[in-house]
Amino acid sequence: MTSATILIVDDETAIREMIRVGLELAGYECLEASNAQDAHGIIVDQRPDLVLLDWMMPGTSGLELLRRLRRDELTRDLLVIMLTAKDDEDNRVQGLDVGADDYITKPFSSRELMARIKAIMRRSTNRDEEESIEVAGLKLDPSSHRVFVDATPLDMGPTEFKLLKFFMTHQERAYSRGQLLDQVWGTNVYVEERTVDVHIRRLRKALQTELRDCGLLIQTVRGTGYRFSTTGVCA
Amino acid sequence: MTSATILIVDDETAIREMIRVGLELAGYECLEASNAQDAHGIIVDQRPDLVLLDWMMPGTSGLELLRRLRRDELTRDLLVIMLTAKDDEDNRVQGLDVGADDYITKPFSSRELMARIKAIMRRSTNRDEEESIEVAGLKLDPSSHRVFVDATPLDMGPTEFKLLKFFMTHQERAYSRGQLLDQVWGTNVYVEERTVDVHIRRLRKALQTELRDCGLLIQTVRGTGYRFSTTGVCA
DNA sequence: TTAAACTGTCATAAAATTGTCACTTAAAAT
DNA sequence: ATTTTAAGTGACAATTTTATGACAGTTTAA
Repeated sequence: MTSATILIVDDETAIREMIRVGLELAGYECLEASNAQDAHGIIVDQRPDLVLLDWMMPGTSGLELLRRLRRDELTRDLLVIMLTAKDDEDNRVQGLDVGADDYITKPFSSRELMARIKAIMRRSTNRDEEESIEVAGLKLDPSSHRVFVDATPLDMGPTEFKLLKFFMTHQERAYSRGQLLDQVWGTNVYVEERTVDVHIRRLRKALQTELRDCGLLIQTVRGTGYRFSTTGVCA
Repeated sequence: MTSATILIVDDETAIREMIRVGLELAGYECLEASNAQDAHGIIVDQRPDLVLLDWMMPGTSGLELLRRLRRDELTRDLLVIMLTAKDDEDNRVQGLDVGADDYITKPFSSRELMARIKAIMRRSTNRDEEESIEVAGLKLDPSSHRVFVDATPLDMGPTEFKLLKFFMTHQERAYSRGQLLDQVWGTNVYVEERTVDVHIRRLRKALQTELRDCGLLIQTVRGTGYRFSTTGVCA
């Protein structure tokens, strides 16, 4: 496996050092930048595989840099993990919307950081599989972000879409509410497990066309969670 | 669900109390320690599921204790959430690499603490993949949490599922009701032994398809208990 | 800015599961 | 053949776990 290159952007030298040591130990190649300007140059020039970007920095903020990266066609798909301080937490949602692939709150453990990096990279490796998935007469098209049953588009919210996508790519297996939260909502999002039930309901409702109102696709696994299965669907 | 045990380590009694009340209200069992020495003893002795560890304490610091825990094979995987005060934040770089599973900065809301605990615990419950077991035309698949006879899924309750799973992994041997209670229901659960009979019946019923109504799989061992056996099945 | 769309939580209704009984049936023991 | 003891069953009420509808706070789009 070709070792990935990671750019660390943080104005605090100590933090950069700490992270770098850990990453290099784990076999990653590291680049560093202490401000957004340098970072941008390095990104364009060296094309790292992933950027660890501090939220707060003197001058151009990490947030601003992220926005710029996402605007540019060349850097749009760059993986970015935002490093936020506790105080910034309120803004994290905003950060994700701008398009960070993940964020991690300082202070964090190297364990956690490593786990996130691996998770993100793994996810991106499969990014080519953005072909539409088709299961049980259901077609999910990631690029257009829509779901069809036969030719008619179904209407559902973003969360339901993500949930369905996860289910369609992980069929025939039971997942606990906790696992679904991790997989669909993302790690480090604190949401009640019961919320999953509600979205399951919304998804079931959305999938329920006049024709196919057999709600058997998303099955309840009592005491455990839910399962997406085509077995036993529509007699 | 078995409630988890959490050890609270903080030198301030008031804080421990506050946390304990909240956790117990949420159904967790709590242990307390006011210093690192005691904490270590309790950890080794009682093996809590998670430790809330104050960073700053007189004597051995929480940081030092965490280091020690991570060094020891027996406590390496223990979940630890560090409680840090605002003032400690300067030192956080030091702690980044010690390997706490999460950090939370004082003062924090009980809601936040609860959320983190839940998140951490569910993430750690990464049960490894279990192979599906197949016996006598019966297939039990742990990952999908289902049982099939040929290709048709069988319907049964959680307890019956656990019972069947136990039997399928412990064939050809007689178990007393008491042993079954221990193995399937879990130790220290007060349930009448005769209850086993009822669940055995329910399981037998569930396994009884139109085709295979030979209830010989689960055999009665008079005066002793039950046995799962493939010998003498379906004449 | 307003209206429409989403989200996460609750409270409450609905279902499914559980442990026990009381009673029947089957197997040993007398 | 009777009596005794163990196991099989159907019925229940209590308890758990899910399903749902309603809401209030937010975000998004027009």
